[in-house]
Amino acid sequence: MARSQKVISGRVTLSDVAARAGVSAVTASRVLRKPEMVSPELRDRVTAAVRQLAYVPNQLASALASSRTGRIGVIVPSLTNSVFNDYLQAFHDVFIPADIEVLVINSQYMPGREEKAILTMLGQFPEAIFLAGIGQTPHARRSLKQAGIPVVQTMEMAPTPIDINIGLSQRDAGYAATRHLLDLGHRHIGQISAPLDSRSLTRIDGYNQALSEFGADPKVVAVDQPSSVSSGGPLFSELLGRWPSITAVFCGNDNLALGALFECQRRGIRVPEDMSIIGFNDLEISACSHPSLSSIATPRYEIARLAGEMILDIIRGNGKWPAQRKIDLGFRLVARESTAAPP
Amino acid sequence: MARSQKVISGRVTLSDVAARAGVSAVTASRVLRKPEMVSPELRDRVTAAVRQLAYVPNQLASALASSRTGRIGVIVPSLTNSVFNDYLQAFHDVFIPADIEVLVINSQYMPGREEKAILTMLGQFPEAIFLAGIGQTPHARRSLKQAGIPVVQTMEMAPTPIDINIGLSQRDAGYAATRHLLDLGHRHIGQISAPLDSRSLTRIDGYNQALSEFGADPKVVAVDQPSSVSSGGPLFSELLGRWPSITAVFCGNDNLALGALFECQRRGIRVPEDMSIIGFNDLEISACSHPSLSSIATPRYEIARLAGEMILDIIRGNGKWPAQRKIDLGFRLVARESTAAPP
DNA sequence: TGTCCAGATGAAAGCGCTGTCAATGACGAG
DNA sequence: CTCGTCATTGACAGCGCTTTCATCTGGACA
Repeated sequence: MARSQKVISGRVTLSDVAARAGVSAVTASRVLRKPEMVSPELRDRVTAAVRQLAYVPNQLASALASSRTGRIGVIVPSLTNSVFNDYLQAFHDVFIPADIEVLVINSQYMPGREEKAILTMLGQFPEAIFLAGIGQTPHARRSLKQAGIPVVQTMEMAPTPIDINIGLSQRDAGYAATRHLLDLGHRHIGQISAPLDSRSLTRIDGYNQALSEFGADPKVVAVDQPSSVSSGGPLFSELLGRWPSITAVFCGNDNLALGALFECQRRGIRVPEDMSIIGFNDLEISACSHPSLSSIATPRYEIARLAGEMILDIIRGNGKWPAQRKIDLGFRLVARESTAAPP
Repeated sequence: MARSQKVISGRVTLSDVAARAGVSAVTASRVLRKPEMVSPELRDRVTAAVRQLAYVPNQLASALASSRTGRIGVIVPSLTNSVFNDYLQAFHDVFIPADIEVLVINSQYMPGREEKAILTMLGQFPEAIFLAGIGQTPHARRSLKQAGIPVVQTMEMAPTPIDINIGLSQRDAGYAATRHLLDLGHRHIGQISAPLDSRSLTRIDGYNQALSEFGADPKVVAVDQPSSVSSGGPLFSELLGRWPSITAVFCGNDNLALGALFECQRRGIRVPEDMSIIGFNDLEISACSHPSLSSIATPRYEIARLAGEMILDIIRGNGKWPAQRKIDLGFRLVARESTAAPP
């Protein structure tokens, strides 16, 4: 079987390189990791051999031997939701230049899957792990703590973080969006959303709270499916069907808001004259739609970048942990053309 | 240092589990991999020990010993381009249920980075590797071949594939989009794009070819930056500035098309009465914008799913390679509201 | 001329797991 | 009662690399 394994792996190993260069494996290894420790002559011989044989180091073996894997793990609830694109991009921007791999696992908005994803991820021995949200199962929390690596919960603020927590108050953000509409004079304000995670629900809490301060009634339509532009139209239609009096709508995210906007255009409802629309997240497209979309800008990229940089410091600095473990990066209300005073 | 390694890894190992269960490590290992080979009694003891100690298998060691890593690698040029969301989703849909990890590396539309990404990926010993596009460097090609694992080039058709090739003819697709406009009667047709990859360029070839068949002149505006909705407007403006006579525009992708559409709305140019717009890729949003966007539907999800399933068969079937190594999945012209006869 | 030290190199011992094969015991056939 | 067979189980040897520690140079220095 030794031979068939050879076939499966079928690769040039460090010893092959060493043999070709006429040095020991240790020296070859050193050339790759700490070249300054090797004499220029041998260094050149080894580098040449590496090139000639097209040697690719086996990270598995390397990681096993050194117990440093040079990678971090990110678990996101969705790959199709464009919100997580910026988020992932930030991790790549931070870690790739530092020669640290970014492993991504998609938990598909299911807590059970997230637990499995976390365990799988831990089996890969990442040097840190980043989670979107705070709703991990107890067993997952336990495994994460036991792993002894930095764990960062992001996107929302946790009452009792596992370790590090960087995010924003989803409740305050939901409140701010609704308050914006209230301040413009609206009193009949609908809400459409696809609350697959606790973040959406918390935003609805903020919406309810703002309304109650003004003595207005909540009018919510929600579906249990991933949000998309195409679902925004139907949701908006249902909202309008149930509460024809509404003059404004707070959408759980910009995709839904865009869908609602298109639906208005299709129905001849003028935005913002007849209907104000505010979204959430401030996607790139929201700034340039016609009319442009009011939204709550969430610092997704910044959250991930800050989280990544903190961890990079820890990895680099051999364990100097940050003083500040809980960081609220806030949000920003972006009022654009899609919101105005009610008719 | 042995102790500090223990601290870093800080984990329960298989021997710990075995000791606790009063069996040998081999038996513990078998309980996890081939439970039917172990007597029910020992099986229970081991499972209990696993649970009690919250044991997480070290995939690294496992992979090293068995030379089967249970993962595949995907290299995409961008994470922020939503085209690749569906693509990645398909791989997840195929491999996660099969308990195979999906590693994703982002090459940022840079050939140099792609080479590095490929080498890094190979160092992780994936059981197969999926590439977007066919423009790999010679050195990357060589390393890929040497790796002895299935390599799938996707999204476009390769004259000389490395191994398996599943995609569509970008040239034909570009031709079809342009031809659609020509058939509607347009003769002054612009093109805007952000050609960061060979696919965009090939589409432009198709555009040129279609125009030349009708004796029309190409009118192209391109930028060397990632495409986005927000860049669609400025690009369209520049196109219109240079060639005010155009009555239709073929956009390199739907994001740009959407940006162009919004720009038209802002300028009071009616779509499709004054200006026809056709995009590329048929993103989810294109079907529900107002007006809805004509586009070329590319089978991104299907390409990835088919590729994934073929590879799964190979992995499962221990190397039964498919007869068909080169598959063109075609594309579909989707004519919607944004294209019509010229004024 | 002898001593000592720093730098360069290699040998050996694992990292945690799995593949192989041998050992053990139970059991039915002859 | 003996032998062969099958089902279980464990010992051992790596997978390819890094870490540690020993060895070996060639001067610098007295």
